[in-house]
Amino acid sequence: MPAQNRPSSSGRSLEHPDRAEIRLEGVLHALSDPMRLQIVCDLAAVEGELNCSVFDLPVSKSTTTHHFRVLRESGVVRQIYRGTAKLNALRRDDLEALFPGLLGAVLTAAGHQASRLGVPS
Amino acid sequence: MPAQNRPSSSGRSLEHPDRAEIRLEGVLHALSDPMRLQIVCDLAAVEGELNCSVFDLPVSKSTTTHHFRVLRESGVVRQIYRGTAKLNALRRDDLEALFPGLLGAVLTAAGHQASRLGVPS
DNA sequence: CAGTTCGTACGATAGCCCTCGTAGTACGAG
DNA sequence: CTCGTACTACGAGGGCTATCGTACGAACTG
Repeated sequence: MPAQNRPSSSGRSLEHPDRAEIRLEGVLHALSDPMRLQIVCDLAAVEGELNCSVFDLPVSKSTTTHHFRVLRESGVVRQIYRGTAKLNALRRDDLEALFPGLLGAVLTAAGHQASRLGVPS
Repeated sequence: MPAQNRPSSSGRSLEHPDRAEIRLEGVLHALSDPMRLQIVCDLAAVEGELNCSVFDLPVSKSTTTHHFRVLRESGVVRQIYRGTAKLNALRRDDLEALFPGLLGAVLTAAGHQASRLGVPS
């Protein structure tokens, strides 16, 4: 639907690292937190952009904001405002260009580990 | 070569996590430190076991010991004593079985980043 | 405008982690 | 046995980080 031009990209803007600024250690550190790893997995599962609030994390709102900031500043996700919500998307292209296969390997590993540690569903 | 039976595995033993105990977050955290990432890269480059002291790290000996312990306790490396020295080897098999492709992707990424950030040699 | 929803900013706390120096243990050589 | 080498253990300091609560701002709905 082309009618969906961004009604409000709003004045608010967020700082993202340039592709060349992304550091491997930063990405690994960002992914080494269980909370953030889960966020990335969820994000990868839907192949699209997700509102911050759809994640059912067992932490407060402030903490959630903090984790999203870490992911954004390390170059793992891209965030844009859309009205009152903030959309999140994996930076697949950039990560694949810089560290080929890394994101896929991590996601696969997380999946394997989840089933290995017993996820009934 | 069968002639190389271990002359002194010595009484000292070190605790290693079982393969099933290795956690992805732990591995990622271990690799997210520049010092440890370099150790792993060096270790991968020689395809064999390396004495702790061959690494020329810009930190004190105590700190080096600390990093090797983190790598061992997270399941990334295996360490054995041999006389006064301690040999280190990557746990390639275990990591590949648990997280296929992960180690390779990280090593490749580290290599790419090193050349991207300008390593003359 | 008033109200609601969504996310941020700030301050505070507690815990972890990297670093170090010093002292100590294990092993091999002389 | 004595010495040197290789690594560890312990304690401490300084910084980062995960967490929270509360107060605030920005945008849509009426």
